[in-house]
Amino acid sequence: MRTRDENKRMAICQKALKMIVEKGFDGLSMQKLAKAAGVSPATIYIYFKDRDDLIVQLWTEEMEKMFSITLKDFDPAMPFDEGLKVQWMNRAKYFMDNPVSMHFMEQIKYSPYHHLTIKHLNNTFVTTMGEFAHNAIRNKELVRLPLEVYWSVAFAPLYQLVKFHMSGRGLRGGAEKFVLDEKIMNQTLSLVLKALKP
Amino acid sequence: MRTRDENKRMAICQKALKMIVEKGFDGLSMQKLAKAAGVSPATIYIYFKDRDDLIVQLWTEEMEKMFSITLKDFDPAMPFDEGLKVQWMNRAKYFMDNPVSMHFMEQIKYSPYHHLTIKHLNNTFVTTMGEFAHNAIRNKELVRLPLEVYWSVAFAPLYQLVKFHMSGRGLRGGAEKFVLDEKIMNQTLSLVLKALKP
DNA sequence: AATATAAATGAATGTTCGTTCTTTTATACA
DNA sequence: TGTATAAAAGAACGAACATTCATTTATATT
Repeated sequence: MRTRDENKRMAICQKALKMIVEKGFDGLSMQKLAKAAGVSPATIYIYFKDRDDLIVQLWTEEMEKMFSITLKDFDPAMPFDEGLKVQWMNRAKYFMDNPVSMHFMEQIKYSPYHHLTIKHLNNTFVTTMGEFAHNAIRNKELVRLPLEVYWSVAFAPLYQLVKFHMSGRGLRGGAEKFVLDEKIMNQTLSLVLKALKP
Repeated sequence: MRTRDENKRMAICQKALKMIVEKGFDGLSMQKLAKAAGVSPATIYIYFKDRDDLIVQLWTEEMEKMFSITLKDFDPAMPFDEGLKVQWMNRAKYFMDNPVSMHFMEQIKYSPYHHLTIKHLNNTFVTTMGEFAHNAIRNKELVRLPLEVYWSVAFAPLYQLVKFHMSGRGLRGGAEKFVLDEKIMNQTLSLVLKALKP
């Protein structure tokens, strides 16, 4: 018997991501995707049950990549300053290296597919992050806060900076471009730490 | 001659918003929209040039409502603490009162329609916000920062809190619901102020 | 080398899409 | 009250959609 060609699957996934990010979910047509990936439409249905399954699988894979890179060199028992810095650097690196992936995940977040994803969500990540915050509170390195408040103050600014960087155009009027470099990251991180320390 | 029926236009807009938020841009079918709004498909094309024009007009109107509510009782010459609090309260109120509108605007932000919108963007709002920040820096009420860093620290946490509130499910595991009340708003705002004050 | 099996295909399915056409209906103004 | 005019309607258009079907092709195993 013939075996599956993992290159075909990869081509399909890669082109699908590209199409969704460039043209929205509207723009993901199975026939156009087939053409872009160099396969027959029917071939897509060998690897994916249907259009929705393709999207969910895409999301799952991108999410897992993101998680594993984010947790690199991280340990929830780390001192708070150090752990938060590792998190910031890992996340920033992931998003800067994978702009298409980030765009896709943001797109999913406000689409009807969001409902499909929350069931499949990997719990380890959220648990690890919670553990980290609780440790920090216990060690008096972090003010006592609802987890959502902590998360909002600790990470939302980073995500916003990355989005400014990606969009090219920050808040300046003209041609001036906002570039998220290490200096600005450290500057912002120190503000966030100032807010969160007891 | 017959005059335009503003109620028809309103019905079309309202149902279109609802469809987009519930089913995504995919889900906005002109024929289904016509049925939902109780008009003929052809009638939509009296008020809107085409599907894209409808979406852009929707966005423009929602954006203008949002701007005007956000700037209520606000003056860029205000003391920093006070001005930031007014901004937080206005924005939070707008988003809590108009969840569909917020969802729609977030959806646009990561869609191909984003390109259509940036040209039509009202500059007054961004200018006013910039003026506010510069005043605060001049009066030594705010650390000297790139505008994007300020924006990320000052507002991104609020947006994230609102999103937790809307999604119903914060970071807790089970049935426990995160509710963004005034106490939590004030608590978070004071953290942000701590970060931003010189 | 023969065979069994699943991958891979291109054409075809019926459906739904955005938009327009022709006709009818309502109303501002003469 | 009659007339001009634009709103409103419903049916109709070809195009594009997701998916499947019948057939061919490649390959792991015998």
